[in-house]
Amino acid sequence: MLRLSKKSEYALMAVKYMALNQNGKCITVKEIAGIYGISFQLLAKLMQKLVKNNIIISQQGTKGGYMLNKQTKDILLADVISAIEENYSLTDCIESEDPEDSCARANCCIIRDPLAKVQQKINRIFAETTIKQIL
Amino acid sequence: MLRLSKKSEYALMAVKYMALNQNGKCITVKEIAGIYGISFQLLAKLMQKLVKNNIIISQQGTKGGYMLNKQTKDILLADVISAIEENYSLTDCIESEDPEDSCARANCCIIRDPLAKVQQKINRIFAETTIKQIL
DNA sequence: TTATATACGACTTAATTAGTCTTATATATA
DNA sequence: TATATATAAGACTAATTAAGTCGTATATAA
Ligand code: SF4
Ligand code: SF4
Repeated sequence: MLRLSKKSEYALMAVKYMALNQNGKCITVKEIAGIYGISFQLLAKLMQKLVKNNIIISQQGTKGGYMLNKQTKDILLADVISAIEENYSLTDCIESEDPEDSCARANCCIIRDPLAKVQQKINRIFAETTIKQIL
Repeated sequence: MLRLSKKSEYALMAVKYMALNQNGKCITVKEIAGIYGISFQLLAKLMQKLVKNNIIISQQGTKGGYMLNKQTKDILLADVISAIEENYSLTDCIESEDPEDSCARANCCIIRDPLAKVQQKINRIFAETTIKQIL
């Protein structure tokens, strides 16, 4: 269906929200989750993934929360999405080191290479769009 | 996860197979399903969708089967995929006449418009690729 | 020491995708 | 005209993935 997961949407919202509202101070999960009606626990774990991908940094404890770790011009759409989605590819075989391992049809498949090229074009779109551009 | 459905893959395989192997004669579901290890019943229904979208034409009965209804340069990737997927959009709100009807967050969402622009770029990729180009 | 915040694995539920079953209809050909 | 072969199509089931929840641990400012 080519859908982005809700998780990716939430993460994008959070990153954009932080870009617009952090002014040297931390922003909490509670705040973002409250504003957009996102499950607190779910968003919390997405934020943790963003931390692991160096997109944001966390501060635990009272007055804690999150802050962006980069300038908005240096955060790509691809960064945020790939931090959340394990692999966002059109097919099972793409991005797999051994295609035959990921798909039983890999050896007889006539659309594998064409779709891989389409994938590259899509990747380019995500890699050419920065958070700054979508503020 | 941004995956194309297996159904779309099967339909694409079938269209490409027909383009390569039909020489004025019909090609049956059985033949295609057999070669690529696709469920017969499943592929049969995909073919029916392709018929409804005027991509192929069907011939019932003995010696029946399917034939392409257009030249390969006139069949777009977008045609095949949209024939199979009800709507292939990044988010629930895109392609919905009333966004608020499709998503409760539509009024407070800050990523709707940016993602709609990304969608347009992706649509362009699918609309610029023809079956002829992937033979 | 307490209140507030993130960290994170395990688990459950909901939704979607993929595949199957069944019956009907069309048609070439013997 | 009977038969074998092919598509047409709705209802149903199984498998997979996505979305959300629960519980517990850890960090830290005040
Ligand atoms: S090899 Fe072909 S069938 Fe298998 S995942 Fe890749 S594109 Fe799909
Ligand atoms: S309005 Fe926002 S949250 Fe809702 S589907 Fe569209 S992008 Fe996603």
